[in-house]
Amino acid sequence: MVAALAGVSRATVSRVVNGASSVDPGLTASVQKAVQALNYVPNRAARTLASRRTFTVTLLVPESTSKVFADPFFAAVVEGVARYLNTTEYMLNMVTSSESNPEKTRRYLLGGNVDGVLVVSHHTGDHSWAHLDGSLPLVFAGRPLLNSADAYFVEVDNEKGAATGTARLTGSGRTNIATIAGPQDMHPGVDRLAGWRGEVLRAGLTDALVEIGDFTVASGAAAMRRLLDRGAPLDGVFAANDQMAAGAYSVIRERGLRIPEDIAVVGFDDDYYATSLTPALTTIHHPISLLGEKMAEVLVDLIEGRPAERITRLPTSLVERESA
Amino acid sequence: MVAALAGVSRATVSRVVNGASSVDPGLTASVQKAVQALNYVPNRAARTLASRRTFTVTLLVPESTSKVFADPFFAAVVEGVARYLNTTEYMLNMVTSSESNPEKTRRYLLGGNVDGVLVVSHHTGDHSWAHLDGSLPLVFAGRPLLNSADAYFVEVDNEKGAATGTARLTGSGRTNIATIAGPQDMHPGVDRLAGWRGEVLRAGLTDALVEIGDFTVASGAAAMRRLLDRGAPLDGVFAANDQMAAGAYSVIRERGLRIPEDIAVVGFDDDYYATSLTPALTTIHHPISLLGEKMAEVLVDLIEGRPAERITRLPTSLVERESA
DNA sequence: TTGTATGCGTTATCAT
DNA sequence: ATGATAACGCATACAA
Repeated sequence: MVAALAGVSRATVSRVVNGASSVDPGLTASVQKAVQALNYVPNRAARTLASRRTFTVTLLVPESTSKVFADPFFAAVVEGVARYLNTTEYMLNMVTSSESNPEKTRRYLLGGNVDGVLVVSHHTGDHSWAHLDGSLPLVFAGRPLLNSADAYFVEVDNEKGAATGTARLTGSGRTNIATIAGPQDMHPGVDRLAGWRGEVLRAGLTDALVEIGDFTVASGAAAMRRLLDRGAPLDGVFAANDQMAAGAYSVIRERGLRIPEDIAVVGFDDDYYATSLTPALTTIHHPISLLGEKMAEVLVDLIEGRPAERITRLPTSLVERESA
Repeated sequence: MVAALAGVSRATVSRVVNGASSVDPGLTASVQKAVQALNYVPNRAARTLASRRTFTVTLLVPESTSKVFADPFFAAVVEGVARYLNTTEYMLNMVTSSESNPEKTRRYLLGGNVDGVLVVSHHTGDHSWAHLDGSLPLVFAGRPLLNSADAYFVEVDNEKGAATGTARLTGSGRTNIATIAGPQDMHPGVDRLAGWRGEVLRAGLTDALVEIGDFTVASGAAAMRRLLDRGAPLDGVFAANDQMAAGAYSVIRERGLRIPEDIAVVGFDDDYYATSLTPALTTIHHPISLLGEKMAEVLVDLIEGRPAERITRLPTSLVERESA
């Protein structure tokens, strides 16, 4: 370690570089100047070998690599993760689980090649990797219905977001508000429905107008059709995601109704559909890249032994456009 | 090295694992069985430290991280790079150059943290990193106008692609074919113009109908306007990229002309514009993810001391849609 | 607080 | 062809 030349011993240099246990200010200074002078940059491999830490975190994604990058959701998550990691000394590497046998992935992760893992299964949680927990810090995007023992999750505040979206409807005087809910076997579906219910009840309205979809455009259209076929008055609908809102749009049009005059529509996610629909969809913004950023932050905290929240809930915001 | 227990010495294990110089078949076998039994996986850090190789390649991109992931072009390149690297033992890490001082990036790259670098500056070449060459294997996406000494490039076959696109026009009997060329200070611009020229000349047509744009929609519209204002007959136009073709579309419409009846249009790149235009644009497909894949392949070849082509040209293909 | 010495898991050099 | 053994560059337990 050349820096020792310009100062004293090399254990001290290590301490200074790592900002560790108290070092004499004078020595600290001369070491730093030496570091500057020699343009010293610690060798990553040596550091890893000696400390048994890799300074690498893995982003574990389910689908095949090729699909991942084309997906705007993953792209945004990766962006957030990378943004946070850039402020640290950690590197990011991605591994797609399905490719080849999962055992290979497992061995890689457990083989001491990584300090922590970020699990991103599209929208909801594929927690088949939960068993890694305990051996390796793990942070999931979204949480599974049955909270696995002790894992860490980062998710958007689904319930509050849904309540905010619904409030947009109650607030503008709508009195017969329905919801096209998501699958009730995953948290986003359950929580968004709860958010809608809380708000309509708070406003003194009925919570009977519920139809379930599966987050696809087609299911949104089918749900809207069932809603309209009930014959009950209806002047507002909160869809649990923008895709189902898009499905609802087509049916509302099909019935000769106007948006938002006859039926106001509010969605959730603020994705591609939100802006491409006509009229543009009023929706709840889902901060995806922030999701990635927070996941990385929690993971690094975990790795460095800092305390972290078990569940981090991201704030949402209402994006007012023309449909409500 | 535990595997040594199940066999003989550890130098031998290393040789077997690395498939190096001749080892006795018998020993090879027992070592391999031991590897299986102990679920042995070589330690990356130790290997790096001893061999002075990192098994890591950097994807160097210009803009800030946040913009990179939103860009479909980069996403496709990354996808290709990742796809190839997944077949090797190399890892990918990305660094964005502009962030903070370039000196930091330079030090990182030269600090022995990386085995090679992939430079991807949007479409054309920002070769400000060419000076790294010699110290580190470098592969660029696209090549600069003045071929720097001895660097490696991977690019789409611009000239042949342009010729193919133009041939679509000459082949369908068009006789007054113009081109909206790209900037003449970068290779794609120059080569695509050359490809167009070669084909119209081959077909015995004039090569006078040229207007230059800068690859933006607005410049394409302006060029088309100038072309039409010449008053000369015109029944076909080859735009050097899809965005300029989109600009041309608007002007052609504005003049009350029909596509493709009055003027057939062919673009280049096969990007988002190609499918969203009406009528859908006939264009030359630019294999972006293949670009990434080949860049990674060339780089790894370079790193491992295998011979590689200085310039790799990717094949293009005509995508026939409705505009020509 | 600071220096010394040992070890991290592999590759590489040199004998054998 | 194979086995010792010395680096690789750093962190760290221990000693001072």
